[in-house]
Amino acid sequence: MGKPTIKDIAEKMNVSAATVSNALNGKAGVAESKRKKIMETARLMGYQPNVFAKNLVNQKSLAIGLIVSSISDPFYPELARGVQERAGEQGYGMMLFNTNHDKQTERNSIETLNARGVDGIILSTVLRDDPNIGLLRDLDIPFVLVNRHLLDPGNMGCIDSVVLDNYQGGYASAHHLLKMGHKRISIIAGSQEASTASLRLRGALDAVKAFDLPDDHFDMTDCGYMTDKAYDTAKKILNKDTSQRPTAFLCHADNMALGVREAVFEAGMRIPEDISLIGFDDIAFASVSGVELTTVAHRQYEMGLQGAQLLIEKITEAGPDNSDQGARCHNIILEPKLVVRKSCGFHLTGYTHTP
Amino acid sequence: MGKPTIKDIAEKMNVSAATVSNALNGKAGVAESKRKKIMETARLMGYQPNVFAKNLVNQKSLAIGLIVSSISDPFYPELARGVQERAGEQGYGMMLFNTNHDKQTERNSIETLNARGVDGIILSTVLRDDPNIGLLRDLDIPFVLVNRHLLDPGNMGCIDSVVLDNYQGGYASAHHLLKMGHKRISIIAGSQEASTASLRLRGALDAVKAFDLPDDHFDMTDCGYMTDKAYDTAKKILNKDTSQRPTAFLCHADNMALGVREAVFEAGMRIPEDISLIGFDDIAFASVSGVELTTVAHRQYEMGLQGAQLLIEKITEAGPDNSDQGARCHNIILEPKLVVRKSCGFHLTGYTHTP
DNA sequence: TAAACTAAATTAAACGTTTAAGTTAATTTT
DNA sequence: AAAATTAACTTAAACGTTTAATTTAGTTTA
Repeated sequence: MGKPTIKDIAEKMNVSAATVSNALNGKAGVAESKRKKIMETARLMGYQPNVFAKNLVNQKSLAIGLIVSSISDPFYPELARGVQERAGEQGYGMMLFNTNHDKQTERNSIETLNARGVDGIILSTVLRDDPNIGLLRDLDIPFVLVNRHLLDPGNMGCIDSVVLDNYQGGYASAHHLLKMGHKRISIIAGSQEASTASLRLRGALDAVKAFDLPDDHFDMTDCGYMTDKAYDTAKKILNKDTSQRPTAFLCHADNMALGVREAVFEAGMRIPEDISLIGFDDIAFASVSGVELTTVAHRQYEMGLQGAQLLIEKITEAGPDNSDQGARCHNIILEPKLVVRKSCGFHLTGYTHTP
Repeated sequence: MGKPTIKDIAEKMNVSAATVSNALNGKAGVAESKRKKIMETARLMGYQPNVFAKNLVNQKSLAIGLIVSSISDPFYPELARGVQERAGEQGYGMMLFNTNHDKQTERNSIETLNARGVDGIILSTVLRDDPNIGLLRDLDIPFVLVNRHLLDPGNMGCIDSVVLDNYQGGYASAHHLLKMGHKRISIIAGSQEASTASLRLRGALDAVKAFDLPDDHFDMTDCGYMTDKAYDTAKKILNKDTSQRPTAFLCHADNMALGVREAVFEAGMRIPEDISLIGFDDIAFASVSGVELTTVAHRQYEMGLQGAQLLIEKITEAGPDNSDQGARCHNIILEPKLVVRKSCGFHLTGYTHTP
């Protein structure tokens, strides 16, 4: 004999299934005394509502999907924690998918999540002009973008998002280096296909412009957010002769900064005495002794919370048929914060330049 | 007009819904020519099977749950990646829950996952004698333990698990220190309520025994896998006068080792010249220059893969009513590997002692 | 006191599948 | 050529809820 159903309770209590359902869900139309008795027998029988049946009639799963490019990247677990927590508070489960930075995997993840009937999707999209956003649109499923978004929403209309002000972050970090008097800067860039790195670069370039450095005094390499690529690139750059060598590396992610750091040490140089280093993200390890990475902090956890919040509001607003979507549209922009530690050399030199 | 259903296809094709279902699922009893036509119109109409209905009749969700104590802990994302990947390969989704090391939250997570109708649960349990395992049993839901398991399954019968050989890991790391000639060792232990730390300690103590150190030459503090607690503890220990001070810290997790590391530096000492340091887990940051933590490596990703594999096998074996569970029982034990880097000082001293 | 209203319950359809059992007609067997 | 078999398809029930529509009986209103 399987798990007790609403029918079993109904039978035992000599009432109809509908009454049991109404009683259990606190709906009107059942006498208070009877409701109590029904709830009590339900408890005694160990009744657990069958979620599959509920889902079928409501056409809702009370689950959302989170798609990130790499959960192994120290950036995302905090985000995932935020999403899960807020989702859990509101009675939603979180299904996690990993794209490994792959566009096709991202597409599959979206399709799988949709086929699984999640009520909405939180996506940290791979590309800054992601055709998968179009897919989400066509599927008519509520979604919000976190961390990364579209550079140019264009004909997409308004797309909900929670992102960092990457431009400001990029600007602030570059400005910090320039103000310290650096004249030659190498930018170890994240994937320029991502809005994040793209905007960080713009910010940095605008800062450079304000200090009117000659064009050949800075360069940038797209290292795709990969530690290894950053390491290799730095290695190559450091092989240049002294006159052409940068005095600072500006990285679009802490993990890339760590790659650069290894390359610098292997070249027999010191940080920050010989080379200044700045990262981005402020992952946990940026602060450990000897690393002490100057970086741009943002609250990934917060981003997760807000992303989940936004999505769930969107789900609730949109009717059962998702008809009412996009009535309102939110773009939440979180403020970055430059965290000055030792790797940039500020404690040695201070600001030498006033533009 | 909503999404097309099997009925819509049936109507359009002038066949019954059953035939459409059979055609779409490759079941026998439908002419090959008709099947092709049905599939084609299904495609044209943009038919997507309704997962809620499927779940209801199959009483399966094709989803599993993963419960970890803290996804922010760099240990778990790799594990989660493994689980998600293997689950995905086999058509399962993964729902992630975070317990924040809390027993009650763990219980809630189990209950929520069960209420959500997941087909099975992978749990990295909080306690070494976790009453929540009893709950899983009572709920009659397939599950496997990863990373942490029960020290004494006792009347639980056989419980599937994928764990590291923590005893060996603990033994090897302590043995390494002892063989280098260390006479005073402080063990910065993980939560002794967890099987992992508990066994790591046993291993270490047995190694100590083999070297017959006096009892007051080593001590251990349960720091509950918390970085802060490890930092505080080390700080306190380093305040002792030189004759009583340990010459090495043996930590049950890399993140705790990093806490200890800060304390050592703040006490004005060097690693490894003044103090040797060993961690556990080999998280990504253990290898960066200047940290170079000697530690015990294991493959968390592999653990995730195997855990998912085991669980899915269990799910598939157990009938639709989970009746056939526990027919076979697997306990997979992964081998640890001591990774010798600089923090233990081996490169300076080598082995000085032969017991 | 008949009419109107209300509260408490029931009935039955619906959600979109799967599947066991049944039907029909064509084909094979003896 | 009657009986048995088979292939192709249909019917209808089932999965466990929710909910709109309906019934019943008791209470209020005029």
